[in-house]
Amino acid sequence: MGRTADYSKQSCSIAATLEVIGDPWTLLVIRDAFQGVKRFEQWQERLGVARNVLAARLKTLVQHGVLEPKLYSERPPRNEYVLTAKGLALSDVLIVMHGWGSQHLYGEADSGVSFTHKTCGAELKPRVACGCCGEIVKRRDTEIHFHANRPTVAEILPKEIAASEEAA
Amino acid sequence: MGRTADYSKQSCSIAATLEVIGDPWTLLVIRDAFQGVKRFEQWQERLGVARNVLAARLKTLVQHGVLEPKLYSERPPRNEYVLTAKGLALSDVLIVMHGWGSQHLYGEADSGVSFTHKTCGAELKPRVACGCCGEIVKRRDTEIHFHANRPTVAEILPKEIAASEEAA
DNA sequence: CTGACTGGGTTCCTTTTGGCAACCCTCTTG
DNA sequence: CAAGAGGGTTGCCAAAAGGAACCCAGTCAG
Repeated sequence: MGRTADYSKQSCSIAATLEVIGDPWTLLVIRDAFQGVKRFEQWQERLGVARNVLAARLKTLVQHGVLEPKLYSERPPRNEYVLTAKGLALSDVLIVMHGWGSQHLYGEADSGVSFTHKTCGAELKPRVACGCCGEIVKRRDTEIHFHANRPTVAEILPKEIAASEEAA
Repeated sequence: MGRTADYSKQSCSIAATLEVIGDPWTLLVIRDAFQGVKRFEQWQERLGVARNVLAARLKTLVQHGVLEPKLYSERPPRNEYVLTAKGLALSDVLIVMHGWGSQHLYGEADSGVSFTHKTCGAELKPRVACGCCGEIVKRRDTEIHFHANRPTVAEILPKEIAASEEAA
């Protein structure tokens, strides 16, 4: 099937990010991780995703360093999966996607999940701000640049994924 | 195949957003749209995506109101696709994903695309701010809430997609 | 006015995935 | 010692992605 097709030959952080979290279920796995889900059965039950697919997603998320397996019981060996710093940093992506969906898809109808900004008490309507000057970024204020000969997605992402699978 | 499986039965803005843009190619189509790509051939060439898949993606993006077809030539009828307001609002999602990819996947290696914040001149390191109070949002400052009995993704998204396809 | 070309798709066939269900393996508990 | 529970793996099938060929309207070169 698809997604084999290579946007991994591009050199683009967006494509790279999609390679990691662009899969249909992956972001929902991460969303649930933010909600405290740590174990296989919990994800399986909440998402209704096929077990083999869930196992595959967890494995690649671990390989990409988004989740980290933690043995919570030896004998029988059982591990749970916790978000790494890299994974925690995805909260921004989730928040922004949630904001877009709330505003443009749900509109007035409320969805079942919402974020509140505790310090001001309002429902969070996320905006993107510049980490440097703190100003809210408007689309017009950004400029997009292209650079030649940068590493492709395939070059920066762990391709030991294939290797490790063969080894196993 | 998958993705048929229903996270559309959930009631969540994130799931809803994924239903619209969560497809492997879709966000790249949108990314290129932000770079001024408007026509079938341009996307096809830049992405290397199969033509039938591209046609399908464009169609669903139009149905979801992210892109709008505009006839730029009658005889022969040719249309190009431009971002709607709803589509333009996805820039935040792209920026944040780009930011995550730059920082956590590319790290020091530069990717081939970058955003600059024109008003301060720095490379944009996007942060999420609260649209209400303007403060930069830290993960700890947010609270996630669950509400019962909200409309599911399937209920809010145009299901005329199926209908319109049968009609055609 | 004919033959080649262009843009925007569609069709058909093959390959990969995802979904589903069943099974397995290692403990633990009754 | 049989019956779970947790965390997967295996196999089969259907749906989607890839790929390439084809199509159709118009238009341009000769």
